[in-house]
Amino acid sequence: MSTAPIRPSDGELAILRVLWSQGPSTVRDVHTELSKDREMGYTTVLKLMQIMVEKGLVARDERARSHTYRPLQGEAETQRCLLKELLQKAFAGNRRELVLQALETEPASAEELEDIRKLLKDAKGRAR
Amino acid sequence: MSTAPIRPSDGELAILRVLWSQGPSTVRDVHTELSKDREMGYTTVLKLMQIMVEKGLVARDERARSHTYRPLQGEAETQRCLLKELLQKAFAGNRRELVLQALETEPASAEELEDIRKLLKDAKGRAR
DNA sequence: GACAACATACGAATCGATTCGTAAGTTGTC
DNA sequence: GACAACTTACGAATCGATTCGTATGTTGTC
Repeated sequence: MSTAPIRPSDGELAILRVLWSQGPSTVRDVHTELSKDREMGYTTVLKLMQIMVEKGLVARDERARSHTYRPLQGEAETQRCLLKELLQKAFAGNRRELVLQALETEPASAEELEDIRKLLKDAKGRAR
Repeated sequence: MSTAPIRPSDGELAILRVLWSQGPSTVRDVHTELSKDREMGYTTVLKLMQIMVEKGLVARDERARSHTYRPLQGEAETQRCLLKELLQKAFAGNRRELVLQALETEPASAEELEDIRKLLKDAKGRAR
């Protein structure tokens, strides 16, 4: 919480997603998981994860021969960071427009909208 | 409308933003506008816009000595494209979560939320 | 016509992200 | 111990995006 969230690249984000959902994992774990989606060399994932350590995106536990990695940034925190970036770059800071387009990416189901409406109600309660 | 929207890079997006808001512009127009935010060489902008022509992101009118460029993709269309990409890459397709985080990037004002609530109401009307 | 100002064209350097091959060390099994 | 399987380390190629220098052509003014 002391430092601003680091913006992960696309490849790094894919790895973080695995760590967030599976918990601390080895390179092999992550590689196995990512390989379901896309052909990828083992050392490619290894290298990327090593770089992520340098960047401070993940921490490495080297006690076992197979090092285990854990994310240092939370999922929500990272999502907000990326969203904020997109908000500035593509929406000129207009959040209202962003939400509108988010709802229109595809015709949302009624349930989904109802869900979101509830969220909004809560958010409103918190707003100044 | 015939082809899927092309995902512009960050630099290209900055240029598109100018074209969307200012209408068809010359390289000088765009360069002048972008220079307000960030120091940037004239030929850098020129090169980028030439590449954008090749990619089909913009069209060039060469009748005048100073060519004028116009965007070939709409703003909303491009925003949806980028949002959809982020939705997949960072939110695993969970649009509800995306909207939630969008509202939490900063404490939204009550007016802003009320605004969005209205949008949502409309969206709900259109949903199947 | 000479010159300054300005336009496009284009090759090339740079940069970050990504990818992978290869080397070298460790572990478990026979 | 020999070997197969596995691990990390690391240099290097590649790729797309970005940046800019330089060449070359056009325009307007004196």
